[in-house]
Amino acid sequence: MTKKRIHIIIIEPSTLICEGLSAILGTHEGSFELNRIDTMEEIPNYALRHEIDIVIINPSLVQNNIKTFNSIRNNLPETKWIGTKYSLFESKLLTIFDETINIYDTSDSIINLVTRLGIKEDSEQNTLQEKLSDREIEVLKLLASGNQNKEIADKLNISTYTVISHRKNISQKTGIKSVSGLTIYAVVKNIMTLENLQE
Amino acid sequence: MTKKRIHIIIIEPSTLICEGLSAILGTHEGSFELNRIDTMEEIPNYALRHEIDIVIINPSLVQNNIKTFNSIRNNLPETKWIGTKYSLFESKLLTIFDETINIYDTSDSIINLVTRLGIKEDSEQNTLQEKLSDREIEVLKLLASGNQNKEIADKLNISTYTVISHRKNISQKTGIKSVSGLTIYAVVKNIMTLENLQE
DNA sequence: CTTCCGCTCACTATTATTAGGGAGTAATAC
DNA sequence: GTATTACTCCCTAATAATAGTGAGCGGAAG
Repeated sequence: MTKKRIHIIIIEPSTLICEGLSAILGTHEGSFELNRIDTMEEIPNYALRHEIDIVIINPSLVQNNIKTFNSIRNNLPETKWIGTKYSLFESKLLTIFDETINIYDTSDSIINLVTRLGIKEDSEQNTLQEKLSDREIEVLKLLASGNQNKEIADKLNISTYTVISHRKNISQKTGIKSVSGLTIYAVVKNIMTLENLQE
Repeated sequence: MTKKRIHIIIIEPSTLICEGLSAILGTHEGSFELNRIDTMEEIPNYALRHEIDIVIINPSLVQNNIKTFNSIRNNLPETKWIGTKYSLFESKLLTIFDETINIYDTSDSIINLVTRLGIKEDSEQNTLQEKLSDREIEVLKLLASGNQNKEIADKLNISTYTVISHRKNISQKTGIKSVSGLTIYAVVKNIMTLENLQE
């Protein structure tokens, strides 16, 4: 069921990005049909009337609503999801999306990506999600907030041995060893808010 | 010397942003004259032939070249500088620019900003510049990228003693002791771009 | 019931970091 | 010329973190 026109939904609060995407994808007038909506929640209704090939969405809209995202996504197994990345961040992180568009991508690579995703049939699962346990997230949060192992131990009422254990597991699961890397990870994953930061 | 057409230079590696800006500012065809160039260094030559009212520039192009930036800027006292901000972060920070365009700004606010800057005459100085020295910034950048003291020392060809000295000074100046705190500081202050992050 | 996993705690050896201290040079500012 | 500042390097003692093991408990899943 390869279609001629690829139907794309853009959910992106940034006018700048929207206009940029429209300008870039608009150069292939015949290939893409673009529509802009404001929230994820509108997708199911929209999907009743139109087949959606691709959703290009700002990750920040998803992060606080992973459950909604997953439920919408599960109901639309054919739809591909592309995250927009403005941040300066690396992202093997945004694995919840099928693909990502980086702000530095060229016009061509964006068009190629969208075309490829829109046409492709088979769905490979990107589920290399390594999820941290509740306790590990607590530890990570405190670590990224500037606490030492002992402080974390005190705040969680566990021994420093346990904190170290958790940190080993965190580093193993994420592949990140340095405190700075873990801090970025925590911020990017919305595990911590910058307000908590104690400097 | 208020001009009818506002002459704007865009220096922005992201095609997406460029297209977005062009699309937004292009709606006021008569008001703006847009030109895109690739590097700051081209500005002086360009300025020989055209009066430049506004430069919209990606801060990442400036960070590693503050000196170049300042020298170019000092030679063009009439020109206003606008930084583009993609990051998720707060920014009382980008004080080296006259203004910033945030990725979430509306079309109207962008147009208003550019119009205001392009017409205004008086130049107020925003010089609440930071206090870290060049070397301290280099150390902080490497630290926030996940390097240990020894690795920083090797990369900067100095002894670990010196790195430790710099770190003492950084912590004293910023009041931040933890690596995570310094990492956030570095990101927020646009001292590091997260592409460099080694996890 | 067994297996897996999250959570807890422990020990040791090694390496890294911090907190004090001091000190010299070169460039810039006054 | 003197004062200041950035940059460099050194030392020691104390503290923190990492790597590599091991192990017990409880709950959930098979």
